[in-house]
Amino acid sequence: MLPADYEHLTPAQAIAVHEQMRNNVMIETLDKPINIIGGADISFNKYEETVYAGIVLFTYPELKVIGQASAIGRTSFPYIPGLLAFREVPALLDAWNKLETKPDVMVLDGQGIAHEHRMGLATHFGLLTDAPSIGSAKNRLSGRYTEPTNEPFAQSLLYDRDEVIGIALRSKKNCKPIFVSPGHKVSMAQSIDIIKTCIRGYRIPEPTRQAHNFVNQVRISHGDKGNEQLSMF
DNA sequence: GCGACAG
DNA sequence: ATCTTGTCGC
Repeated sequence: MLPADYEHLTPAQAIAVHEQMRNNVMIETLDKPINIIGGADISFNKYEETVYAGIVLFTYPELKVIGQASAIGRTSFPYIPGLLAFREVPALLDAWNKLETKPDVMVLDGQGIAHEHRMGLATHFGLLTDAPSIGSAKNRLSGRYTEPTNEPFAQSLLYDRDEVIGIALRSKKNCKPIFVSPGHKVSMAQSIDIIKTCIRGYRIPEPTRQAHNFVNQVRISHGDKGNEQLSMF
């Protein structure tokens, strides 16, 4: 199954693809030094099928920007909770292939294994690129957790039944927690440590925060007017 | 059957 | 996700 054909899949077929892919997910310690970390995100406006994907590269742990790549794609696959990857991964792969240097680990704007079928966007992307990946989502998709105390870096485990699939992390005081989970080829503990290292005063970790700003800029530069109202005449 | 539901 | 203006809290 090629990502280029994702838009032709029915939701049932997409789920079947996920069930097949989950057998290859590896949640294990990445025993290679991390010198470069990447952040990825997608931008689009709900009235069009155009998707703007972008990846920003940083030195780690200094987090100085050292590169970036973007890609403009189109998708007809709708947003369906649990099947986000089928909408965003194709364009993200295009951006990934334009990167001159590949990062040691990637941070994606979505879930890793904190997913009903352990196949969140970050896990899916990691499998297709064979790159270590981590999911950092702004909202919970699945799993149960207790609210972390209101202190910086307070955290609580995210459970699916009795299995720990991620954590709710208070990245900043007085802000809603973010949901961190390993994507592929990194452990739970490493994922948490890396994301904490990437928190620099904002609720969102630098990789995805800056990738978000980048893709929005790409979208605007491309001429997207967003939610501009149509004139009556 | 009724809610929940990444972006 | 995107859009949008003000408003509440630290």
